[in-house]
Amino acid sequence: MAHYLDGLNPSQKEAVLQLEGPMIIIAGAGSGKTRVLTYRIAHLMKSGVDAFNILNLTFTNKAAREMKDRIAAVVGASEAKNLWMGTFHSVFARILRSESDKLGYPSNFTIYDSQDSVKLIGAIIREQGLDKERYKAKQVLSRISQYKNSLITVKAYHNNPELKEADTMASRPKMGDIYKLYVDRCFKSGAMDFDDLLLRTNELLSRFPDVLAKYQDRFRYVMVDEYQDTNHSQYLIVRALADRFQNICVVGDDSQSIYAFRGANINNILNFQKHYENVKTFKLEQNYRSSKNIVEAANSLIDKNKTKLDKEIWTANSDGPKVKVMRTISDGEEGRWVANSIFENKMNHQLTNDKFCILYRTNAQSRAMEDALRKKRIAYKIYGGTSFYQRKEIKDVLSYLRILINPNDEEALKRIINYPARGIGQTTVDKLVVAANHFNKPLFEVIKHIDKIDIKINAGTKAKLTNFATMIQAFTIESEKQNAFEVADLIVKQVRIVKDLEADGTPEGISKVENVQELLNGIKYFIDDAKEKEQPDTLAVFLEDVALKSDLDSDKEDDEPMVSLMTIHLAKGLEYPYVYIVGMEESLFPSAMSMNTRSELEEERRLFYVALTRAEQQAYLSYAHTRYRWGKLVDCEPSRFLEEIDPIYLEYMAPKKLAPSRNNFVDSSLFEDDVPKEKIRYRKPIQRNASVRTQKPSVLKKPMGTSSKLKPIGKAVAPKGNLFDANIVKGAIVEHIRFGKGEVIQLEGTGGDAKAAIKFENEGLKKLVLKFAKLKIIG
DNA sequence: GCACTAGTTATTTTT
DNA sequence: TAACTAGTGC
Repeated sequence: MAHYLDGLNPSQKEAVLQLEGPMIIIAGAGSGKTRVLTYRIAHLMKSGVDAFNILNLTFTNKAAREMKDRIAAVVGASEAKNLWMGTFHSVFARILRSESDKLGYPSNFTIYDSQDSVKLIGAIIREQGLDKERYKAKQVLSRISQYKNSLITVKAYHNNPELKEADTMASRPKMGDIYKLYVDRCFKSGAMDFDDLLLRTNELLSRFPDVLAKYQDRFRYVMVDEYQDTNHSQYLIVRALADRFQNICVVGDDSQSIYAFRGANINNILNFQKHYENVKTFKLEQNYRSSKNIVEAANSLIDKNKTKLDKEIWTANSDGPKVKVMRTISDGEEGRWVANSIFENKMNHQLTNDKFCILYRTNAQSRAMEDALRKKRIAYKIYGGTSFYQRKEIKDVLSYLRILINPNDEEALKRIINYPARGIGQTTVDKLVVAANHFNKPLFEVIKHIDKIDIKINAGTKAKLTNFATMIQAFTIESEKQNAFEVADLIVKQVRIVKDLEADGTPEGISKVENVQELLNGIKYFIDDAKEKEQPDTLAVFLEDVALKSDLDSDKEDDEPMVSLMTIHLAKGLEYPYVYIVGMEESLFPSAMSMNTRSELEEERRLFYVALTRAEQQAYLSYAHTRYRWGKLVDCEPSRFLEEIDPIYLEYMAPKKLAPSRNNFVDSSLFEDDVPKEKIRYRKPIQRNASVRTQKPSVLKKPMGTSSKLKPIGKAVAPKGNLFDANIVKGAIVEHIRFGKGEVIQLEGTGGDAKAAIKFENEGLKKLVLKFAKLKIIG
């Protein structure tokens, strides 16, 4: 039998051999963390621990799957099969389904994605007659998410006057009411949102000691990967489960904590030693992934952060080339440069596409890269973005399927009740919702019994509603007889979804049809795959998979090697020989939204650290002088992060600064390649692993004519009466189109980034970016 | 009361 | 740029 311990270095080996008690493995980037985790689990099993007693929580389902395969190679597939592995969300969704009756939920509960949640909150705000400018559904959701992740239930919220006060101060006094209504509506719909999966697990474990005991006994060994990105809710679940046996092993790297915006608490990892007794600490500090220049460049960067655990990442690898920095005129040119560079590297070093990865801060940046790669005929795939399953046409079809599994799923119902159009409009739906709230019944119940309810809906519309309900019930009966694929296929045909999409004849319509087809293929694939693995192949399971699938999770293999494009967030845990980090510009990276506090900026820096440490052989950084953002051309400054890397590890491929000419924009490349030859280009959707993003036709961009060449491009043109830069001073009285009159309290930043804190008479204190705020000076 | 169009507005990262 | 909204016509 293999000596799986042989290939480990001393600190890795120590960590693998430590089987009992609380322990933390601080694992630097590229330090062989996954190896340690897999071998530790294998070692547990070889030492007589039953696979059924091991729970391993990972960050993506893909990571779980891969780890399982690797463990199977050591201990055998049949044993490895019994391990509990997956993301927090998927593992606890599974547990919640089997215990749902205790919480008053049906076992077929729906999982609402963020879009469902936002829509529901928007509806509640509208129903309550609240100002939707003040109560922005997205912001309200993120606030509710914060509550849930901090275990502040509706009850806890109302018992705590401080919370209410804080929301009132933020001029949202009705937060608590919305929170309550939202939770009630989800419950009535038999739906849990992402945060509920964790919150309800906590509720389950704390309210039912016998259930807790059962899972404590079951999961005698608990492991958590990427621990730096856990939130409070997750921390509590782990603590509860591990409380009895104290066999808790967490792995992570505080320098790679990048999910604070979604509630992750870096203190979970920083304070682990305080949270448990007799913690054994292991540090994996040798980087096996990257060449020395990359490791050192990354070290010099992360040194700028104050908050971090003490560790020293080093490598025995060769120096390798320096990190290369490229400056370009525009985002379009940046894309072309990246594509050319990939092409050259491929040729010079005989490499395949899959050795390359392009990383960016925001999904919107992918477009320029895509255009350039396509022109160079380099195959690529995009992870993330608007994922396949969030596309409108896909969500519509999925909503039909969701209704079959859980007829109370209100958000799914609202989506399809008038899609394709069948004459049931918003007014009718509003009335139905009012009735549903009044009788405290799910929406579908109201529709089913529409004839028996005294409601002001005319007979014609009532008939349409009855027809709709009958149709859904007919599908439900079919879904009991046929498999998921057959039912989906039936619905798509009978409801004429494809017909409807084809009808408009536009390229978008055609690609939507293709996407629906792709969804059907996906369901087919799911069934075949499940059969092969002897797993359940029901529609319910498919829908759960889809709801919890991350963008990296994919079952399919690529037909040909492709360049990977993704946000840095998605790249965590991955590695590539050649990595291009694009858009290294102020207010893009670091993001303008994250430059206000030290901790936010530190998180951005960690994000850059993550990006850099993905590279094995060569890292490229690039920035552009101008870039299309929000459909407008704006000027950009190089990112401060470029200056934070010790320059001895960098090599500038072009002079740092442009020649100080006023006519920098007269650069021929701007005018040649950027302008499409045809008026409308329709690009075929590209088949990808995780998501199929259809390409929209792009309309001819107006070449920059003489008039725009004269104006400074990208600088906001000041409307009449708005001399934003010089005349707005501290103390000035200004008027905002929406917020009304206010006084300038403070000014910060210069040029396009200048911001002002303004105290408005009616709206309170707001911070506005001057170039967008359109302020009128009135005093 | 519904459907469609044109205009408006908001844009970080995601399980 | 794209998703949403308000307004208009049926």
